[in-house]
Formats: sequence, C-alpha cells, structure tokens
Amino acid sequence: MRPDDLPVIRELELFAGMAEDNFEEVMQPAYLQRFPPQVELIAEGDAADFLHVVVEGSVELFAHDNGRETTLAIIHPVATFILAAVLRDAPYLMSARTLAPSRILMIPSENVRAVFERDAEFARSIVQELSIRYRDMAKSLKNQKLRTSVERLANYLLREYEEQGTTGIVNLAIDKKTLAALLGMTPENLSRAFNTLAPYGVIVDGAKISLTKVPDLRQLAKPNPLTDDPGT
Amino acid sequence: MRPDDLPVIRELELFAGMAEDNFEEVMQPAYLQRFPPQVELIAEGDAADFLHVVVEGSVELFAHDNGRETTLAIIHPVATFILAAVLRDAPYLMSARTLAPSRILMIPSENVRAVFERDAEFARSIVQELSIRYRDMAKSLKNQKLRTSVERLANYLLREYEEQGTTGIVNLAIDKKTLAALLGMTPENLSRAFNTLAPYGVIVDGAKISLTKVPDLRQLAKPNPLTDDPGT
DNA sequence: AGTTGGACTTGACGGCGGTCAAATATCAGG
DNA sequence: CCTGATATTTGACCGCCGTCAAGTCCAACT
Repeated sequence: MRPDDLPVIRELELFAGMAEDNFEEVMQPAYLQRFPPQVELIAEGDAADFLHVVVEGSVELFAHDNGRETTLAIIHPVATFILAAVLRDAPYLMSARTLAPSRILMIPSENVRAVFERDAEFARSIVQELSIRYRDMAKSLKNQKLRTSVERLANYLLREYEEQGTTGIVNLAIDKKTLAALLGMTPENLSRAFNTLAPYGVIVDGAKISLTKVPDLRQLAKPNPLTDDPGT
Repeated sequence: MRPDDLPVIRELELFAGMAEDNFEEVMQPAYLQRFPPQVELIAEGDAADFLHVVVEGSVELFAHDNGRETTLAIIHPVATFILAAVLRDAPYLMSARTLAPSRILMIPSENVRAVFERDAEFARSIVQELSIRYRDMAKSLKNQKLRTSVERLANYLLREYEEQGTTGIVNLAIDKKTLAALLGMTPENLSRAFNTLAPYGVIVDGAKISLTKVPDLRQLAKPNPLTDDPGT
C-alpha cells in the first residue's frame, strides 16, 4: 500500500475516531489493489472474508435470482461495502464489480471484528455507517415500490442535478444499461422514459443530460427527503 | 410495567448480553403500553424519540410517497423496530401501526444511545441487530426487483409453510389486503395470483391455505436463501 | 475510408399488473 | 337471525413495461 493512501482512509468517517494503534492493527494486514473495469470483486454467496473500501473508481453492487440480474447500488469513493456481511460473518447477499478502473482496499474480516470488540469509537462509527446503509436500503425499497419507472428516473436526475451543482447539465457517471438496472427497468424502457420526460425539459445527448425546466420536472417527480436523500 | 415482563425483554437478543445495571438504566424510564389494532404508533418524518419493542401482538411498518402506500415489513414479538432512526437521531422513514391488539415497550432514544456508548456488549448486540435488518431489507429489495408478483407470493407461502411446521396448512396471520401491500401488489392482483397458483396445489379457504403440491410450488418459486431466509 | 462491435434507440407486440365497478363472502353487533 | 360494514373475489378494460427484432450511432481498429 502506498503510504500516502493511508491518510485518505484514516479520514473515512468509519475510521476517523479510532485509536491510532487500532487503526494500524486493522490496516497492517490490509492491502490496496488496482482493478480494471468490469472485474467481479465478490460474488453473492461467498464468505465475507474481507471488508472492502472503494478508494478510487466506482463499484456496482448487483444480485441475481432466477435468471435475472439487477443493480442494487453504486458505490463511489470513499466508502465501504458489504459491511453487514463482514460483521455477521455471513455470506454476501450481493455481488460486486468495478465499473471504472478502481483501487480497492481489502481488510480481513476477522481484523475488523477483532478491533470492533476493542475500540468503542470504532464500534460507534460502525453503527452509524450501518444505520445509514439500512436507511438507504429502506429508501430504495420505497422508491421501487411506490414509484413508476418514469418517476424514479425523474428523481434520479434531480438528485444528480443537486449533487453536480445545479448547473442545468447532468452527466451520467454510469452506462445507461447500468442506470436502467439501478432504476429497476430495462434499457429499452429507460430510453422511452427519457422520451417521456422530454416535455419536462429533459434533453438527452449521450451521457450529457440537460434539464431546462427543473420546476416542471420537480412537479412531476415529487421528490421526498424520506425517500430520496441519501446518507441521512 | 408489569414485573414479569422484564425477563422476556431481558432475553431479547438485543439486551441479553448487557450489564445488569445498564439494563436497568435503559428500562427504568421505559414504559410498556397496550394498544388496540390499527393504532398508528409512529409516523414517517417524526423525530425518533423512542425505540419500540413489540412484546405482544404485531406491527406493520408502512410508508407513503405521492398518494400511494406500501407495507415494508411486519414485526412479530419479540423484536424491535426503527432502531436505525433512534441510533442516528434521525426522522423515521416509515410509519408503524398495530395490526393486532399489542403491547409495545417504548424506550427513550437518549437512554438507548447513552447506554450504547457505555456498554460494549450492548453495542455488539446492536450491530448484530442492525446487520440483520440491513440484510433483510436488501433481501426485500431483491425480492421486489427480481421476481414477479406470483413468484413473490409462492415464496411467501413456502416460507410460512416452513415456519409453521410444514403441516401442509398455512394460516395467514395478516389480512389479504396487508399481504398484498407487503408483496407489492394490489388486493385484486393477490386474488388472481392465488388462482394462478391453484395448479401448483395452492387451495385457498379464507385465511387457511392448503399446500398440496409443495415440490411443484417450490419448482415455480425457486426459493433462494440469499433472497428469502430472514434473520441471517 | 471501410469495418466491426457495442451501446443505445425505435417499433411491434404481448403479458403482467393496475383501476374501476360490481358481485359475493365474512363478520360483528343488535 | 338480520343488517350493515368490511373484506375478498370476479370481470372488463387498459396502460406500463418487458421481450424480440431491427435499426442507428459511435468509437476503435485495419
């Protein structure tokens, strides 16, 4: 691991509060690895041997059932994934693959669990992280069960609009195919959903989406903090 | 609170490991209350003032968006709900109402948080509970995104079949209307889904469901531990 | 510049599942 | 036992969304 990577990880909310020697104990056996895009990092059903941290790039969490596949979340730096499986020493419920060239930190599960037992501040951080994840998952479920696909797309665009600085241009960071899976629809339907939003000022040019009538779009989407706001 | 209720709660996995004086500190300001059915205990958006424990009866967690409503989970004794909101001191994401006459234990959030800081064993239990909840929520999302409504019903019936002792008779503990909402469909569609399952040995008589061709049903449902098994 | 492969879009079609309305069943009170 | 209220079922209809097939577009390569 490059020495200048450690401070970045140290500042991750999950690790920020813990004692220095505990941090070192957790990091000592960890390793940071580079992956090209589209590499499957973990597969659902596998044992949770490592806690993963996305240091750079991005990771897609997806899952299968019957023959179908869906995307459950996209993880951006710097954040962890599969924390719950690690803490319970249970099989992963989701698979993960890199979307972009990525650097992933892998910490052996047993070290995470060992230090968790010892460091109260780390335990506190883990609970906060888990709570956020739980709530994000609950929001996704509400989003999926209570909204049509056009509404989900509209709300996704508005969220990106806010996060990318309300400039009127939203850049899609992910494939339309992946976006479709994330929003719970087929790529064909995503295309049609974009067309449906055209009267609401949504202009598509490849991965560049212009929003020219945000108030109209907002009226259609009816965003709701209790369904949309991530990380609260 | 009746004194003979305390041991039951003490045995709840969440409280089992904690020090006796901490348990008392958490319980001292708590109160146990009886509610008739269909009482709304909490509403989404409210501040998380109390951790709730279903001691007896059952509780439905549901949520709104736009004009629609859906059921996210049914809580049976003895279990907690809205733990994540309490730990983050954040607004509830879901509402809760009693389904049956119920007794609910309510513990002020600040006491939960205070003792959490102090009692490592309690912290450990909370993390386990949260992890289970997170994973259950992830399973629900997979269930919802990857299966048709008939498949969700079939898997629900098989799960109940196992939990009720594989006797060939499944008793629905909840209204069909509520079941429909839980499975993400309308009551009308639930009716039709039951009809669709008739060739697979599913015979409906009110709340009493007979399963006469479990292998056939299982072949249709294709149950998957990574989507179905709760509490792992 | 031509070719190839992949991403995306469009069209045609069908089925799953929602809505509305009406019929039927169930149940708690009186 | 009767009655109204509620739950559930059934029928008719339709729209959303998935599937399949055929385009179109674009970027990388020859």
